[in-house]
Amino acid sequence: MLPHQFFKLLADETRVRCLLTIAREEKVCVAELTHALNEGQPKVSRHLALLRSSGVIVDTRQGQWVFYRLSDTLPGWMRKQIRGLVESNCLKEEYQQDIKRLSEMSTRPECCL
Amino acid sequence: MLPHQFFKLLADETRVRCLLTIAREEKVCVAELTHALNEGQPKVSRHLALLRSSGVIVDTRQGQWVFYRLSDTLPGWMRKQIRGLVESNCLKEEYQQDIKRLSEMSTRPECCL
DNA sequence: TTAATATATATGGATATACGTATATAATGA
DNA sequence: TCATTATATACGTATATCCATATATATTAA
Repeated sequence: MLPHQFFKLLADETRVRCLLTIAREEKVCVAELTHALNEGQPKVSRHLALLRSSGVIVDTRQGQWVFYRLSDTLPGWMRKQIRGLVESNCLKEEYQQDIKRLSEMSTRPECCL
Repeated sequence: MLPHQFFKLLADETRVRCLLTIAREEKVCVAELTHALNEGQPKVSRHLALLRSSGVIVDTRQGQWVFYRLSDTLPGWMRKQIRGLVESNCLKEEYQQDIKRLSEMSTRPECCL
C-alpha cells in the first residue's frame, strides 16, 4: 500500500479513533468500540469494514462477537506511524474520552469481561 | 490540528510527494517541485496552497521564485510522522524517481543553482 | 422454530475533492 | 511601457466520501 492510500484510511476521525483504540487494546469487539467512541453501530461497522478490506485490521469471530486487532503483517512503516500516534502525548487529551468511556463501560458484554 | 485533519493532507499522492521532497530538500521552489514530480504547475501549486493554508509548510518569495519549507512550528507528532516517512526504507523505491529527476534537473532555474 | 443479540451491508442524498484548462497576479528586464 | 517568466487561482465537471435509516446475516438460547 502506498503512503497516501494508508493516510486516506486515517483521514477520517472515526477511523483514527477506531485504530487508536484497537492498537491500544490489542483486541476489541464492535460493541466495545461503539461504546468507547459513542457512535452508532452501522457507522462504526462501516469504517471497520474499510480498515479490514485494506488489510490494516483483521477480524475474528468468537460466538456472536467479532473482534478486531491490527494485522500482524503490517509493513514496518505503517506500524511505526500507528505506534507514533498512540504514544503521542499531545493526542492523549483529544481522545482520552474514548479510553475513559471504554474503561467505564457499565453494561460490558460478556465477551469483554 | 487533529490527526485525521493532518492525515487528510497526506491522503493525496501529489501532496505526499511534495511534502517528502520539501522535507528532504529543506527548501525548494515550485519549479523544482513540478520538475521533480513531473506534474503540471497548476496542479502542484494547488496542492501546495492546501498544505500552506493548513500551516504545514510556509512560503517565502525570493524574486520571481517562491520557496517552500516545512513550518518550524509543527507539533512534534506531525514532525515525527513526516520524519518517519522520509526515513522509511520501504518507500525509498516508490518515490525515488522524484529524487532522481530533481538531481538530474537539466535546465535548473537560476534560483536553484 | 422463534426471538433476541451482535454485526454487516445496501440505498439515496448531501457534500467534498481532484482534475484540466484558462486566466490572473507578481516580479524582472528590455 | 511591454514582454517574459514564475506562480496562483477560478471555473466547471467528474468522482469520491460520508451519513442516517433501513434491512440483512449470523449466532445463541428458549
